[in-house]
Amino acid sequence: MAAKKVISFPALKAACENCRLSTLCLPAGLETTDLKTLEQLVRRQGPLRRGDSLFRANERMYAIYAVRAGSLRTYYLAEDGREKVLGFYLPGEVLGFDGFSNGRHRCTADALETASVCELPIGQLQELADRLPSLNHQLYRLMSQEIGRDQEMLLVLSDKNAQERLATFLLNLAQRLGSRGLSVGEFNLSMSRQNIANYLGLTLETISRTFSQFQKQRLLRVERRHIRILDLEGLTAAAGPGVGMASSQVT
Amino acid sequence: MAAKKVISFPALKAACENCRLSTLCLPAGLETTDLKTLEQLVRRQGPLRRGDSLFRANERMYAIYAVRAGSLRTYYLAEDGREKVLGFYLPGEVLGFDGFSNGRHRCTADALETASVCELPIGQLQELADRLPSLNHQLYRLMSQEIGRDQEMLLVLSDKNAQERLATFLLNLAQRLGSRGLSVGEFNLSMSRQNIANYLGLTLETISRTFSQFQKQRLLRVERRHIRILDLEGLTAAAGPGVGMASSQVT
DNA sequence: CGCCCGTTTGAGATCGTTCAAGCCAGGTGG
DNA sequence: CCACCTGGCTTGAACGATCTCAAACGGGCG
Repeated sequence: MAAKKVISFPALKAACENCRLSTLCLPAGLETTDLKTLEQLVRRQGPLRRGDSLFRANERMYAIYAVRAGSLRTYYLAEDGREKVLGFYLPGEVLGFDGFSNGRHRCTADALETASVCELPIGQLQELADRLPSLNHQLYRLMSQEIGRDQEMLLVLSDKNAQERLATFLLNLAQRLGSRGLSVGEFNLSMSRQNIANYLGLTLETISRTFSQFQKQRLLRVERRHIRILDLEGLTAAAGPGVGMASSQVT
Repeated sequence: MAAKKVISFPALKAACENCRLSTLCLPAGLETTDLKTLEQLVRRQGPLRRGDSLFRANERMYAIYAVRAGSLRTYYLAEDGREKVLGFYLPGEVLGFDGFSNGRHRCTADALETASVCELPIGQLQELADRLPSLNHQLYRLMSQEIGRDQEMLLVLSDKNAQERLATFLLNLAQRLGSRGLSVGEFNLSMSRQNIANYLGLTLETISRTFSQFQKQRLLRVERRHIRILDLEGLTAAAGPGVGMASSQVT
C-alpha cells in the first residue's frame, strides 16, 4: 500500500509476507501490519557459497539471520584448532542468538552449500521490538527453542550409542525437512560424514559403519549423500527412547 | 529513603535492591527506578527442601525463577524412566527459560539442598518488559548465556574424556562460586556423584575413580562432598583445551 | 547395634577409536 | 580419451577408555 521503497538490491527484497517459510521463521505470529514493519529492516545479501562464513567467533554481533535457502552449520574452534560442530540450520531457521550474551558471537557460522540468508540487524530489530511486544515474544520463543534443541542434544551425546545417535539425527533432519514441505522419506545430506560425526560426538568411521549397518538392517538406502528411509518405524526404534513428555504422561 | 511498603509476606520481601546477588541476576543492568518496579512483581516462596520440585516437565510455565539460596538441578525424564541432568543452578542464576517455546516446561527442576528462589511470573514480567526495553535486553542476555552454557556442555560431552570432563566441571563450579564471593579453592558439592556422573555423561564409578586419580595426582583433596583444589594450574591443564579465542569473560 | 545409602575399588566385557588400506566419483591435464 | 590425482567415504583389525557387574566400605541415623 505504501509507496514501494527502492533498496540497493531490488531483486533481493525480503518480502516476508510472501515467503513460504514465514510460518517457521521469525515472522510467525506477527500481525500483517507488524510484518510489513519487520520486512523493512530485513537485509538480504548475495548468496553465500560453500565454506563462506556468515559470522565468526569473537566477532561483534551485528544481526541475527534467518536461513532463506541452503544450509549452514555453527561450530566452536578450540584452542588446539579442533572444531566442534554445534548445529545445522535449514531454511526458515534462525541463528545468531549466541551473540546476545556479550555482544560477540561465541561460535562461527558457515555455509554447507550455496545458501542465502535474511539479515536482521539487531540494533533496528531491538528498536522495533521495543515498540512491538509480539516481536519480543517471538524472539523469546525462538531462543527458547534453541535452548531446547541444545538440551536435547545433550541427552543424545550423553545417553545414546552410535546407532541411536545417527538414527535420532536422521529422524530429526527428516522431520525438519518435512515441516518445510520437502519429502520426509528421501533427502540429500548437505553435510559431510565428518561433520555429522563431529556433531554427534563420534568419528567419521563410526558414522560410515553405522550407515552400513542401517542398510544391512534395511532401515535405509544410502548412496553417497542421498538418503532414503525405508523403514520409519524401525529407524525410530533404533533411535531409542526420546524425551518422554509429548505423548505419554509419566507420573 | 522511600517509604517502606508492606506486602503480604513481609519477611519474604524481595528487595532486589539490597540483594547482594543482583549484579549476577536478572536485575543486572537495570536502573534503580526500573528495579523498584521489578521488585514489585517478585514473589518469594517458602524454601524448597531437598528433592522438592520447582517445576515439572510438561507443566504450564508460570514464571521464571532466580535462585536466592541453595542450589537446584534441571533434568529430562526419558520415556523409559531414566533421567538426564541438564544443569545445576547456583544463587543468582536464573532458570525456567525452556518454557518460552510453547508455554510448557520441557524439563523438571528440583532442589539439591534446601533452597529458596525468587519467582517472576511471566505474565507480569512480560507486561513489564513490554514497557521496559532494558528488561527485555537483560532477558535476552540471560537466555543467550543459557545457550552458551549448553553449547559449551556439548563440547564437553563430545570431545572430552573423563578426567577432562570432571576437571572442567569442578573449575566451572569454582569459578561460579567465586563470582558469588565464595572461596574458589574450597567448597562443598551439593550434588551426588550420581548427579555429577549423569550430568557429565559418565557413570558414578568413573566419577569416583577420577576423583581418586586427581587426589593421587595431588590436584585435589576430596573428602566426601568436600573439595579442596590443591593445584589450580594442574587442574586447568587436566581440563584440556577450552573454547578457543579470547579469555571467555562471562558477564 | 545394625541398617541404609552413597561411595570406593576391582576385574572383565564392550563399544567406539585408532591406524591402515583401499574404493569410488569427479575433476584436471597431458 | 585416458591417466592420474584428490577428497570423501568404506572397511578391517587391534587397542583402549569407559561401562558393567560385583563386592566391600563407612558415615549417619533410627
